Amino acid sequence: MRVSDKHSKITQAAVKVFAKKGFFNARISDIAKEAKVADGTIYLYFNNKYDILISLFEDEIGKIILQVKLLLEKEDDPCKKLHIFAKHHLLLLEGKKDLAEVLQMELRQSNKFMKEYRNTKFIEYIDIISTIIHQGQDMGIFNRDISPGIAKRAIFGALDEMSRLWVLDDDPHYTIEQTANQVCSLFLSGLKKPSIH
Amino acid sequence: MRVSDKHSKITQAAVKVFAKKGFFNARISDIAKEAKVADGTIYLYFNNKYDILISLFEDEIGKIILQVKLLLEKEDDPCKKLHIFAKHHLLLLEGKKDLAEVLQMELRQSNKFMKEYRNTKFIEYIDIISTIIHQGQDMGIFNRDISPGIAKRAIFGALDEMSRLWVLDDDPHYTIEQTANQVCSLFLSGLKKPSIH
DNA sequence: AGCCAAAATGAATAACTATTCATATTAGCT
DNA sequence: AGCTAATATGAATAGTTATTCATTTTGGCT
Repeated sequence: MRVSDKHSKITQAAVKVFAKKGFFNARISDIAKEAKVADGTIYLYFNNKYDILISLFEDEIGKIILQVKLLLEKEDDPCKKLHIFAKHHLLLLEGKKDLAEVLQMELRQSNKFMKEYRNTKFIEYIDIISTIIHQGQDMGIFNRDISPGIAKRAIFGALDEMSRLWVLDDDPHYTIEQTANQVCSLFLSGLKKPSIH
Repeated sequence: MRVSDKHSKITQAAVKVFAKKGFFNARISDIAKEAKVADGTIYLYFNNKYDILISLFEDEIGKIILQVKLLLEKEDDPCKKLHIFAKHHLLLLEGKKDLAEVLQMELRQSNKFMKEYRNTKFIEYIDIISTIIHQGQDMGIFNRDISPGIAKRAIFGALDEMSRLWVLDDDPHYTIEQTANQVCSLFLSGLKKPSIH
């Protein structure tokens, strides 16, 4: 059995267990059982419990960044780019609900108990948004009054909150497609009706 | 000493300790020490550790809801109402950084470990936003294509994420005033420049 | 088959801490 | 001052669980 097989078996198990119980309530033995390895085996691949969470995050968000950047390459229109980003972010939930839940709920508060860990991958992820906004401004399509640094956070926050709806709600009222459309048109055109000249 | 004095002394201490260490890493003895009471005393006022968190939340968000509803009463214009809501939400951080951090980081994941607890106060809070949007739509100012149910989440998410910037960042790049303005104009007018007819 | 290093095991260790409860203190009352 | 109920204390309990490590198993090699 390749080394990476066991590493990823444990990671996958951890995603499941963390999603179900939360990081603090998850026991190493739960993860071990789910991965079908001995408790001690986990410590051959990870330094400690936190390390599982961090390592899991770096791996998975890394994959997501690659995916979404590839999709964005093919498109020029910043509006459409924003659409692609939003839909891709929300679609995570469809195939990988557990992963989405862990990335969202558990990692969010990781800064609290792992002060030294600077989450550079996350920054790389949301910087995709500000890059799109800069582009739109340079092309004269987007309003220059909007700060990309603030807007990236606002847009990410909005998408993230929409995800939470699915993660926590058992009976979602909207489809992912609908939500992506709504959020994008909210951010692109705003609430206000265009004023009539 | 009035009963409520000790109750609120413990609550205030819990806010501090939860903000600093996070719910799971906070020890009852930490809270007791901060509140200058014995460990056992806490159990005269709260059923258990979770109960401290829930009770704290219900009390504090209740106060916030009252405050912001009072402010909104005096205003008719939905755009200005949104401004008021946004600024009020972000201003929480100035005076009560610890509280903001606990409400945001700790309570967020409470659903995970307290399945039975339905967070009705939180729903009441974000429904303030959808009420404003409905009003704007009825008045013909806001676009009817936007679903208030989605927009309320998106707007709350955006504000919440902006809060997180302050909570986690030691050196904020923008003032609260600037941020509230940016977020509101983003949501009201959108990224796109008005098209020229 | 026999050898050996790498990988895996899981019982034991070594804290850690929420909660309890027997005891002590306080405060209101006569 | 003396009494009593309410309030407060904090040491002891009881249970939890991350991590270690002596031992076993595996798999590649000759």
